[in-house]
Order: sequence, then C-alpha cells, then structure tokens
Amino acid sequence: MATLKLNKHMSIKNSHISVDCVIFGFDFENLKVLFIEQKIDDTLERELRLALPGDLVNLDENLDSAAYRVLTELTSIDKIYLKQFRAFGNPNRLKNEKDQFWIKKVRANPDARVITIGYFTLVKMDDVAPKASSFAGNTHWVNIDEIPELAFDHNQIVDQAMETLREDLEYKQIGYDLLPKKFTLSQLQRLYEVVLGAKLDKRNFRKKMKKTEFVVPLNEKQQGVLHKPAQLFKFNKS
Amino acid sequence: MATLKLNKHMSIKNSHISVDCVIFGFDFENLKVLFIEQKIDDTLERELRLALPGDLVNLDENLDSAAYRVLTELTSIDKIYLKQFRAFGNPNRLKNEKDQFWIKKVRANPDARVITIGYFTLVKMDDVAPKASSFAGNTHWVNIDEIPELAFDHNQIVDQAMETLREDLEYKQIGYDLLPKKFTLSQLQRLYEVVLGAKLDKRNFRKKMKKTEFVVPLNEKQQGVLHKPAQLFKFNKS
DNA sequence: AAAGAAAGTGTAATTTTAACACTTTTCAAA
DNA sequence: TTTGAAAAGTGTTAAAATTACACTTTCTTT
Repeated sequence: MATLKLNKHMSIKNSHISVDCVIFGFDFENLKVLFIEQKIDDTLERELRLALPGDLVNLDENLDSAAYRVLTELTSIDKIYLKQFRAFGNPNRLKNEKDQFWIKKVRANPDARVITIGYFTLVKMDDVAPKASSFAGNTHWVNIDEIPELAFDHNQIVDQAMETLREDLEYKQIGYDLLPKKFTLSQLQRLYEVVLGAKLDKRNFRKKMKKTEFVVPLNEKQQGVLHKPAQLFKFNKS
Repeated sequence: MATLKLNKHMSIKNSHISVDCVIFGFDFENLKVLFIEQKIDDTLERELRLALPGDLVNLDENLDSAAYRVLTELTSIDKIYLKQFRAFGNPNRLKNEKDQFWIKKVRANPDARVITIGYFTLVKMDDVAPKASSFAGNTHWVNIDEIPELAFDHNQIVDQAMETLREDLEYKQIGYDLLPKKFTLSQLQRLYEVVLGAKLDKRNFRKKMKKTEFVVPLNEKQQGVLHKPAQLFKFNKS
C-alpha cells in the first residue's frame, strides 16, 4: 500500500485544480492579453516564458472565488465581468520539458495531475497597474495577434477564450469593461472590429448602436484631439 | 505531518475530478434526460434518489474521454455529439447529509473535494437501451419539466446544460442526434419547440428549414399513421 | 361516403441588413 | 487668416429576413 506524505504546501491546502485567467484589455487600438513571466530564479536557464496568471484552487475555495482572487491580487481591480469558459484536463498538459522544469521549482507536488479551469475577463487597461505577486513575476500586455509560444497549454486556453469572447460580443452585448466610462463611437467600433476580426461599416455600425438602449449619448465632447472632437457616449447598464 | 493511505481504489487510479453527463433524448413528444438511481444496497434508508450518470476521471485520462466512457458504458452508443459546458466546483457540493451517506458507501476517499465537469449530449432514444453498469443502478428517462430533486448539485448541472443546449440550437444548428435518420418537419418543429420552450409558426418554420442546406427531403413518406402521411427528411451533415 | 387528423401551402407588411461617398468640424501649422 | 490634415458625422436605396395569418389537401378509419 502506497503512502503519500503531505506537508503544509500540499493537498491539505491545495487541490489539484487550478484556475487560469485570460485578461483582455483594449488600448483603443488593439486587443491585448495580460501575461506574467514565469518566476524562475535560477542562475542559468533564464529563458523567458510567458504564461497566463493563474493559481491552484484552495481546498475550501470556490472556482469563481479562486479566479477572482488571482485577478485582484494581480490587478487590484475589484468589480469585474468574469466568465468561466472551459476546463482543460489533458493528462499531459504539464508534461513537456520546460513545463516540468518550472513546476519542479515551484510546486510542492510536481507530478500531480492538475486540471485547470479557464476564466476570461475584460478590463480597462488604464485601471490596471499589474504588479508582481505571489504567483507572478513581471507582467506584459501582448497584442492578441502577436502572442508567442506560451507555457503549458496556455495558447490553447487563450484561443478558446478568444472564441468565447467573440461569441459573447456578438450574441450578448458585452463591451463594457473594455472601455472607459466615456467613449466615442469610433472607439467602440474599433473594439468590435478587433474582437470580431472584421472591418465594419461606419454608418451601419452607428445606426445599430443608436437603436440599442445600451449606449447612450452624453452632452460632452472629446477633448485634446487634433481633429473634430467626437461626441461622447456611455454604457447604460440595465 | 498527515499521511494519507492509498489503496487500489484511490488516488493512484483516480483524480478528484469527475465528469457528469446530461444525456438528452427526444421521444417525439418531450425532451427527456437520462438519470440513474444511486446504488445504495442498504437495508434501511432505501430512499430512491436520481443522479446524473458520471464517474471519477482516471489519472491518465482526458476529460473528454472520461465523459465518453461514461456514455458508452451506460448506453452502448459510440459516435456522439458530446459537449463540455461547465465545471462545478463548489467546495460544499457534496456535503449535504444524503450525499454524504452515499459517498461514504461508494467512494474510497469520501472527504475529498471533487469538482465535476459537465458534459451534455443528444441521443436518439431508440438507439439507447441503458443498462446498469459499474456506476449505475436502474435508469430513467425523465421529462425536462418534471425533474425531481436530484442528488448533489445535479439540478444545477441540468439547468446549465439545458441553457447551453438552447443556445446551441438557436445559434449553431444541432438537432442531429435527437431524431432518427428519417424524420418529418413536424417532428423537427416539435423538437425545436420543446428545446426553445416556445411555440413556433408552422409555415415560417418550414420556410426557414427549407432554405437551410441542412435538412434535405427524401423521396419517401411516413407510414403507418392514421392521417395524411408526411414527407420524410434527413440531415445533411457537412 | 363521411369524418377525423395532421400535412402542406402563399402573401403582404415590417424589420433588418448591406452597400455606398461626401460634408462638417476642429486643430495646428504656415 | 488661410490652408491642410484628420477623423466625425450623416441618408438612401435595394435586398433579405422576419412575422402574422387560415384554408385546402391527402390519407386512414368507420
């Protein structure tokens, strides 16, 4: 009969379940995703790898709470649209050589099978000053179409998140938290374009948005631009 | 330092992750879900509780494979639309009294926290002769609007599956595997109606379906009905 | 032959979508 | 103060999709 020794870092505290957060941001130009550098404080082998922010779920913790915890620790944001979109459980998802190297440094129980639950969220980039934390080294915003090879199966997770985001934007109406309180229709259109990956017709887009109860005009204009300032709008949450 | 003893039934073989399958079927009348009776071979306490078919995921097993395994063991069906729709991980999801009673009988490690991954699938009821298996006692098809209180958090899981099914039927075009190879437009319409929970206009429905490449007419009519026999159609998979 | 039962069928009004190009407003630089 | 650059803002028409709506046909059974 095998025995398995537990210490305080191990299964008493943590399950073999993690959450990973795909944090989308928008800089009025491109859609971006927030990554962390894997912390490897080693002498050699200082190869930089990016990964999604994530952490093991505590044994007494909800999945949603864990995702929320990762998010707030990293970004100090509190309220947020946070959506679980898929579980990733390939038994070999952490088994390649580089992944193992990192895991052995960091995890108390490196051979354990860990499945992860993917969450995605939308944030205003200005609100976020990501900081190193218990699970994160430096952070980087990366354009959605310039994402390099990531640690683990994180490329797959990002792809899936992107697909879900696209569907949500099309069918439901998100868009909120990617823009500041006040925004122009051109900014909103650009957001739709980068998420949907398609160019939209300006007049038709504006026509549709104005029919929506969802976006309401303010008595205020854009300032500090070197061209005709645009009318500002806000979201009508309800 | 705590130690945890493992035997062959325990963590060497199994993770603390399970899959649960919401198997939808259609009897031309109502949408149904397949449940199993919890096996409790006890003298007293023979209270019947229904649960979703599900099982622990083996350590070397993909989530999808585990769901597939549960499905085939129970129904002997092989090919199938099988969709992961959500992870359920409330730490207390197995903690109520009745749930604990069952778990202590059956699980090697009853206190473990188990999260479950929900899958749903659509089957032709005729193809399915569910049989008792390693994890299942008797089975029951239950109308979607007559589902009693279930074991664990399975009511929540079914609700979520239903919601996802609805969206998929509306936006994508499933419907396949709920109907036999040959079917009438009225049967298809009834299926849409019970899934969407709304009455549809016959002429508009037929107009739309005929425009779809998706449903193609056969040179064949319904037989054995006591009224005008309907034209038969099939799905065009591609 | 009649009655019952569900199949099958068309039109008109409304709404939504798609395609398409020029004028206006502001700021900054000459 | 004029000029140019830059993006904002604006309407129309055609095509397609959606909705509402009721009677006739075909087959079976008695």
